[in-house]
Amino acid sequence: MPELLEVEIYRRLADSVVGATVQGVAAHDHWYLKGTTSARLLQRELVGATVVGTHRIGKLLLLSFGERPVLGLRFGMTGRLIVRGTAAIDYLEYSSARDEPAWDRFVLRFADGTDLRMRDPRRLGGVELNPSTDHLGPDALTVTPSQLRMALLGAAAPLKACLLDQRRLAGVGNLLADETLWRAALDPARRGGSLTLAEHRRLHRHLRITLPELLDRGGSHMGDLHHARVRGGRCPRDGVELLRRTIGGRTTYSCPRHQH
DNA sequence: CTCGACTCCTGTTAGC
DNA sequence: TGCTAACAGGAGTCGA
Repeated sequence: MPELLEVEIYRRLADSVVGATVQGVAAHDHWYLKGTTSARLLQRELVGATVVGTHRIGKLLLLSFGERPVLGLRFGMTGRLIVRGTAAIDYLEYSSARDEPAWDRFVLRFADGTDLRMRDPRRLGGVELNPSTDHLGPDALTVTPSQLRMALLGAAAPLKACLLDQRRLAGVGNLLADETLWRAALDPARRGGSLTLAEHRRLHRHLRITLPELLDRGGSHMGDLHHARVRGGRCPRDGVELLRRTIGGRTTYSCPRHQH
């Protein structure tokens, strides 16, 4: 489940191809090309182009090529980034432990002999030229208190569903949502718009602490709650059995004792 | 407009 | 042992 932390790790790896010039594009999986993007278009726009920078908005990784179109990479839940045969992340929660070259859905080959590939067993990711970013909310790693307040203002949806909604806040996925709400002692089922000012502050503080901390530890699955996110798991803080529910369409674990 | 339900994808795993 | 069905979740669509 690449969430924004994994994608940020991918972005740092992708930074190592800045300055490289594209010699070839392998995009044989038509399903993986989104919007109006086609293999032919990718060839025409990217071959001969030089990578000048990398960016990340939420879970979307962007490669810029100067005057050429921007290349957007989405990793879905099982997509990994591999540069020069080296994966940014060896282990990916919910993905496969195996490494099958057949799962390479998209490859950029560079003139210097290096390459960048997206390896995605379940094909939930995708590649798109000039992807729209209009619908993305503020990035969760840098969100301000007022931006977070606006993201939840008047929301009737459950708090967790709001955090997962990329239009409200970009980058948070299922594991980060559970971890942050657990740390902030907030019930994921609460209406998003029901938070008090003090609770807004608490949520913001825990977001801004938790994300960099887990980035340091190596990913979304390194949270304090994570090992307890199994059926019958107990709250690492209180020792009581965690609630397992579906909220926002996702499996949700929370502590019935300290999350309100 | 908002929200929830549904759908897509396929490797892994629990259970018979 | 071998099979089936449930499960995982990011993201888009659709209908109430």
